[in-house]
Amino acid sequence: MKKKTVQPPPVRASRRGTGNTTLTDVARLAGVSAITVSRALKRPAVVAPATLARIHDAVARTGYVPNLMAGGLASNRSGLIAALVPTVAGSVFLDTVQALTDACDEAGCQLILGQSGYTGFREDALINAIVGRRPDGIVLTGIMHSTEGRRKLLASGIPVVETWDLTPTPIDMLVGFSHERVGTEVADFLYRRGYRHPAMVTADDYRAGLRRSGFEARMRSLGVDVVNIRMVSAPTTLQHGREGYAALLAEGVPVDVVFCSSDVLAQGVMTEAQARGLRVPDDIGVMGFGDLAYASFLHPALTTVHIDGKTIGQQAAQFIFDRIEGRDVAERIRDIGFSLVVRDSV
Amino acid sequence: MKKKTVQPPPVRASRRGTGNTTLTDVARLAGVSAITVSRALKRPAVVAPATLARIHDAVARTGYVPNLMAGGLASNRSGLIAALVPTVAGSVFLDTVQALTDACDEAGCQLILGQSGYTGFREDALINAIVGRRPDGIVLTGIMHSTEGRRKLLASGIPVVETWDLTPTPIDMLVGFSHERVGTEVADFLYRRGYRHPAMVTADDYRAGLRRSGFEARMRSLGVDVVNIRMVSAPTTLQHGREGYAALLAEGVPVDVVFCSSDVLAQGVMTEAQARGLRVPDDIGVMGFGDLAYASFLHPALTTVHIDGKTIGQQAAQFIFDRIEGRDVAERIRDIGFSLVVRDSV
DNA sequence: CTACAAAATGATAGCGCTACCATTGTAGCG
DNA sequence: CGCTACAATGGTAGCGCTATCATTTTGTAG
Repeated sequence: MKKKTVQPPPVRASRRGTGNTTLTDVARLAGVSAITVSRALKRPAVVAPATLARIHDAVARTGYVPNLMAGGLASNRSGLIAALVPTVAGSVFLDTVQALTDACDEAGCQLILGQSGYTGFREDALINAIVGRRPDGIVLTGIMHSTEGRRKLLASGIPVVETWDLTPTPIDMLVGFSHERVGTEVADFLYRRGYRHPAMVTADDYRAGLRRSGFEARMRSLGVDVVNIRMVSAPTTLQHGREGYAALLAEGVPVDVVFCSSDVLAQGVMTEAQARGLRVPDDIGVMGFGDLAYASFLHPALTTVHIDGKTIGQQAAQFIFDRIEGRDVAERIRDIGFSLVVRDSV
Repeated sequence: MKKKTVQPPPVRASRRGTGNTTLTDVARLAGVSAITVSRALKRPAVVAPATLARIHDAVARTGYVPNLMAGGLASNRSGLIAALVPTVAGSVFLDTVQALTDACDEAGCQLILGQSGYTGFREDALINAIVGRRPDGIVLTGIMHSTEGRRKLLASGIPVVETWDLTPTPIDMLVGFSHERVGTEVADFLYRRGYRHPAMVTADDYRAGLRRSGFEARMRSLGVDVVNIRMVSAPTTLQHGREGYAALLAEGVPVDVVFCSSDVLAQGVMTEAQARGLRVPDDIGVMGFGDLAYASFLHPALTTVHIDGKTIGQQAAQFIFDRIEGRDVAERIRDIGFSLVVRDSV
């Protein structure tokens, strides 16, 4: 006797349904109309308890799973939130992504994630692909977008939240902080700590560039005319950090502190220092940016800049949900600031 | 005069379209039928060049972006591949996810990513949410699924690829390797290296458990009766590694090597050793699992187990594309094995 | 010039669900 | 008893695209 297993339905051969169970099948079994089944699953409060019970039973017996493409088409609500981040690999954006994921879980929608990398080209391709899905909201990282991408976003009518940067003229809504100000305050801090020969190991992306500009300008205003810069390509890695610091050392000019554009780079700088028998912070101070989860567990514990990525994600989600549900978004721009976290590495 | 900007269309107020440009609008402008526009965008080879040009012009002028919900409903092809991984945060699964993303880019579809965590509960919730999207394929991590989840996957008729483990009885297709065998071969290797007092800092998830079983069993067969085990909760962190090694040291029993269930844990063990003035590998050997991108750049460079996550992702994608396109999948189970990478930490 | 085949294009029903309006039943009030 | 308001349920057109079959147009051989 044949083993009793659930057989997958056949691939559709003609325009006559896909073989999957539909609302209509469930309705027939429960003895109600299809729209009542839809209400039972989406807005159970408007369905009589006895009817609800019969419908849930029919759903269980048939194994029915709603087709969200059909529902999305009919309601013009896809139940998707799209987020573009440069990368998820060991990055500062993880808390933001996690907060967006949690907010979607709570709201009963789903996050679709795209990695835009650090060139504008891939962001445009992703914007095109994503707009096709008609997400209920789009979360972007940064404020630098192509003219074409910006136009397509505006034309789509989809709520957009830019994050992780600041501008008075966002596409729609924005939650972030000033990268120049980060650089400025780190310069102040390191100067006050007595460092007079600063260097940077920094990525070549736009936002890292803003932090570098802020850092260099403030250092100049404090009388430190030269900041040695080692540029590495984004996304940053521990290897980049090691190589960056090795290159600084090879130059032979005095360096008493290295400000890195990410914690990962800072970790690499510290590893290279350790490999060369140099002590942090005795021989060289190291500062990072991002306050990744492991920053406080490095040895020495890393001094860095903390960004509340979680709040960025939560606020971005709130902006979108408010817009979707027709509520006024009073403040469309929110500056969440940042804080310096002083540990042992400077 | 009002600034010339693209105005977002109004939120739909009645069942009369959403205000967005549709195929029909483009068709009217190009002087062809809607189905010809659809062909121009999806299968341009069957449209005359002059007609193609008119259609592309109309698309550009209207800013039309196809509605993939409608297309997916009509064709029963969503253009989505769903992947469930326990976590993306600094994990061994990144190469697999990246390979899936690249394969989707090349094939013109999109990856929808879910983080299932390390409890079965969340995987079931994700399976339910994902099946609603009718993805063209589903990639799972591991082989341990609930009865309910397994049944829902089978009933959906969607191609499923299990990854990162091995079983002769997969749901559908599988690409992975044996975690017990990893443990066994690491035990052999460390024993040959002369280590007689092994310990483990290992996560409490299922696959890490398989590696531990294999490791302990082989050590016993080699006459090493005791393997000190420190369990930490998944997902693993540098902090867990530091704490795990600190706990081993606090026990006061002799340990000459620590096998960690992940590179992150190994990094934590090395950091704790460094903080206590212990030299790796002189005073304590450390081995990891996963061969993360930074493993070779740690100091000392980490000895670990390499898993070809990229090939897992590529093969999983190939399985799905073959199935979608109606090609026979001859070998539905592929064991990609693993390799030991001997560096400086043991 | 004609016939035939291939290429190009068109018509339409339907994919599965839902917004919107309609209907029915019942409780409560005057 | 009659009327009204509200809860529960139903009918249906339509969301935007495409599979499938049909028709038209074009190119070429005889």
